[in-house]
Amino acid sequence: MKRIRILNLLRSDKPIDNVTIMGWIRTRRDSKGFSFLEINDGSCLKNLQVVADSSLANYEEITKSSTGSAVSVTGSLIESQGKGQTWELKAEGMEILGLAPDTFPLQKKRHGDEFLRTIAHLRPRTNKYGAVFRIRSELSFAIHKFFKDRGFQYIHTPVLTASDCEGAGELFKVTTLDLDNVPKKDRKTDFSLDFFGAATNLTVSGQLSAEMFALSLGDVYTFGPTFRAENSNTSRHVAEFWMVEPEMAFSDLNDAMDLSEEFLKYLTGHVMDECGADLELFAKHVDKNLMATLNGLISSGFTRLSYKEAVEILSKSGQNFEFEVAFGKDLQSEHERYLTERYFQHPVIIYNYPKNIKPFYMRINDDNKTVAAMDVLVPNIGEIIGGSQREERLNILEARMNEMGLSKKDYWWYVESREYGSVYHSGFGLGFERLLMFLTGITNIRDVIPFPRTPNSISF
RNA sequence: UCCCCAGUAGCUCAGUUGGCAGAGCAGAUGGCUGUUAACCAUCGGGUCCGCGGUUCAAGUCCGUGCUGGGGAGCCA
Repeated sequence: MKRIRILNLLRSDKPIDNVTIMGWIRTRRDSKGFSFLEINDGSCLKNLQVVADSSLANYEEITKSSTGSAVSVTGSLIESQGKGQTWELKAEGMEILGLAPDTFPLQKKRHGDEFLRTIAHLRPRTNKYGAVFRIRSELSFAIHKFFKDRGFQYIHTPVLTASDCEGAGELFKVTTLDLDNVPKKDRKTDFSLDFFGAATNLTVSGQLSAEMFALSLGDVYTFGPTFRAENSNTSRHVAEFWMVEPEMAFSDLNDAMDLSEEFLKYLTGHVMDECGADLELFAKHVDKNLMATLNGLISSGFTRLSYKEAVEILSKSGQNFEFEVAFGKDLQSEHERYLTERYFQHPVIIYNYPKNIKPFYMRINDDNKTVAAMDVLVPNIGEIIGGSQREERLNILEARMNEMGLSKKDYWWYVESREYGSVYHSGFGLGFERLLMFLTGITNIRDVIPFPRTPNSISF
């Protein structure tokens, strides 16, 4: 018999005869002649209460079934006689599909996040992680919907790459060479004998590729995994994470800022509309201010201020910062958090950063000191979006690459796009996991990605 | 990579001034006529992270290693 999802049964407005559910036992409570089982099938946060009575042929077996066991139950959906739930399933037949022995590590009480990370293969069976990954799925869908509704094309930029994209971070090397016997030429590894005939890495950003498609399809975006081999040991970094990168032709820095604000508001609103029950769990158990923070993002205009203005506010703040605030120095976490969490208490966009702290592809402003860059900062997370208007003027781009010691040969195709029908364009990158952290109030990035990759940790 | 904190039962954690290893939950067994993280009773369960040291005596103090976490840097 075809199973019905618990989500659909709980939404029913009338009793239904002869339905089958399949799921996992969260808890069992026995009474004389009855056993109450809470069944979860992952379709929603809520469990369905199954009432099994001693008239069932395998009642003895049922009272032995434990938390974590997989079951199939057929019966009637009826109004619950007990308090606490509207519907319950009166079992007419129940099959144990897969027993979970008493070594099953999840219990019906709360576990610590650190312990759950050691059983990442089982943690989605908990309420909290089930909710995280349902929201993650819904958020992915919302990203595609946002861009689809606005006529953007979805581009699959490559994961394997020979360019290092401006040195955005340490790279993971990809090779088929025998690591125990690496071929050498002039005492260096001879990559001409490697699979691609050149040194190859995992991508750190799809931006440069996406620009090529913006300069042909108009408005595009990428959404895929990116990799950084940084030895970062923080609650905000993983080695494999997902990034959303829209790129728009005929678009300047202001257009990029407009889109980033609209984008964040749309995604937040979408998750609030579609994931209410799951969000409630986080508002109750993870971050008591969550709903206020999310409503704040939707209702407030993002304050836009130039880097220069930001530096002035910080200098006059009277705060005792660990790191010095001065024009030409990058803003530190503590500075960003002061601005968004204390001074403005809502998201802010900082733009026109000094060129010396930004990569080569950002467009030089007329002052020749700053570039048309922007960062979106949100409370609790800090930088969630980084973007810029790209340098579309061939001679200036080449001069900048020279200045920064980058070889034109390595980026020949990128530079060539400025030679033929070059237009002004802009885009940004959004850290998908960081947005999930913002939306759920979860403070460790390892807890919003199914199987996190961090230094010394790739067990799953 | 740097700074700080932690590691005790399957899980969450207590363990005072160095002096017999503890609780709740989970598990097993039994009880209970509709339970809501059900409840009641009984029972089982320990390399106190590893190694070394101080001491009559170390879970506790010291050194060191490993693992985890928090913060910083780098960044998304």
